[in-house]
Amino acid sequence: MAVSEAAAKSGEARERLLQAAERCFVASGFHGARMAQIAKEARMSPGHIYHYFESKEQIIAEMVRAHVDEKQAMLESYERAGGRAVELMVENLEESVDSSTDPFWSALMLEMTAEATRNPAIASILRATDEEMKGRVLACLSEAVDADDLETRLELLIALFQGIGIRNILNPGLDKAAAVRLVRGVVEHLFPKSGSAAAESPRAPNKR
Amino acid sequence: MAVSEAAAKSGEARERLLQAAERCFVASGFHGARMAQIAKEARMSPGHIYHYFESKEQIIAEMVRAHVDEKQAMLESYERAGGRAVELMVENLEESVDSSTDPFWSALMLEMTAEATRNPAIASILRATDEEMKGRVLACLSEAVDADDLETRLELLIALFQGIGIRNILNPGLDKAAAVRLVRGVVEHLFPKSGSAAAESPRAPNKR
DNA sequence: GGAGATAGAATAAACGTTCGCTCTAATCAA
DNA sequence: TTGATTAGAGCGAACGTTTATTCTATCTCC
Repeated sequence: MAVSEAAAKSGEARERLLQAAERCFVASGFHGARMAQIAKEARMSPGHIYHYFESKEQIIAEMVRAHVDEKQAMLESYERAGGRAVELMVENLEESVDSSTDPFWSALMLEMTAEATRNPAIASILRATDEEMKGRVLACLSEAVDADDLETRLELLIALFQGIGIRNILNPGLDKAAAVRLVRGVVEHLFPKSGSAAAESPRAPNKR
Repeated sequence: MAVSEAAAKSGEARERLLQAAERCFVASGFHGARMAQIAKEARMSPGHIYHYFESKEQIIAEMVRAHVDEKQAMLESYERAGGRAVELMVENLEESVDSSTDPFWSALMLEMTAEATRNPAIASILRATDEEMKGRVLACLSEAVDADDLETRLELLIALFQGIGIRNILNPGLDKAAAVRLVRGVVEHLFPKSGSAAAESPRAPNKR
């Protein structure tokens, strides 16, 4: 019990540090957050941070990785749903919108994406996960949906959710209930059930 | 001609500085960009920046304001379109997607929004413009579209465009032609023509 | 020669990181 | 059961660098 107790304590401190850093990053941005601030938030000395992490950069990278891993876990329920993937999506829509509009999460996502535009290390973490997740979702959807451009359809869905998160920052008064109702319509428009008509070719029946 | 020439020269230098700052902000972020870097990019000494701006903060604010003003100008064509607003939107879709996916613009938008989550001055600039633009677009749409929750529909459209910009950062291989085609369908789904059926109540005809 | 444009050194604060130290607790020798 | 040894948690002052900003001097037209 002796050794494991120390290890547990050490692990607990490291975790506390990561969560403190996360709060600071959301409050001040990756570059605005100061090591001293993070140390204070984690209730440890600035110097001691370097027992757990080599640099601020490494804290950022590890935090990003932890979050994308967490999102991946969510995927498994869709894979189990097989051909019922779209139905599952529609059923869970309210939850999805809620998690998209969580201010903490959307601020963090924003910060991570902004960092990815200039920090190749962060970009590659984000891109790799993104690609893997998209591939797995695509595999589910291709069983359930009968439409061309399936990958682009999925892109638009992700775009919509990420966009809703951003909109909620600029306009916190967003009517979420109405949004859920309308997104449902959009999802059913983008992912028509297999065997259904009315959506194979989305070139609209208007002139030109 | 003497005074105006000097003023023009001064104005030119200020403009050059703003554009240099913009490039630096995109490359390094608001907090990552250094005054020395901006000065070098604008081909002037670091100290001279303070002839034109009181602080870095003020440069950021002014740049944000310039960009939102520019976007507002685009609005007028929609107001002139009156009841044909949706048609105009559909016709200009390719252009809209192109401008959303411009890496420079989307990175800047990302940076501005991230900054807005923690800097109240930036947040209020962004929010004020956002609200005004939304109001004006809504006025056009209410003539042309027959649907409830019109404001939320517009929110979703904006969300979709902003989201596409972000997606393009994480996945530059996005098929834009397909995206345009699909977005067209979504727009027509969200904004059914006045007098058209099939969209008054978006509660989908599925069980539960 | 005078006023604004411009440069570039100077400044002072703030930053991430390092370093030397203490303290606690576990392990081991006797 | 002790006393010595070791390992790592933890502290906080100090370091060297970098930063935004200020200051002073020079230059350029009128």
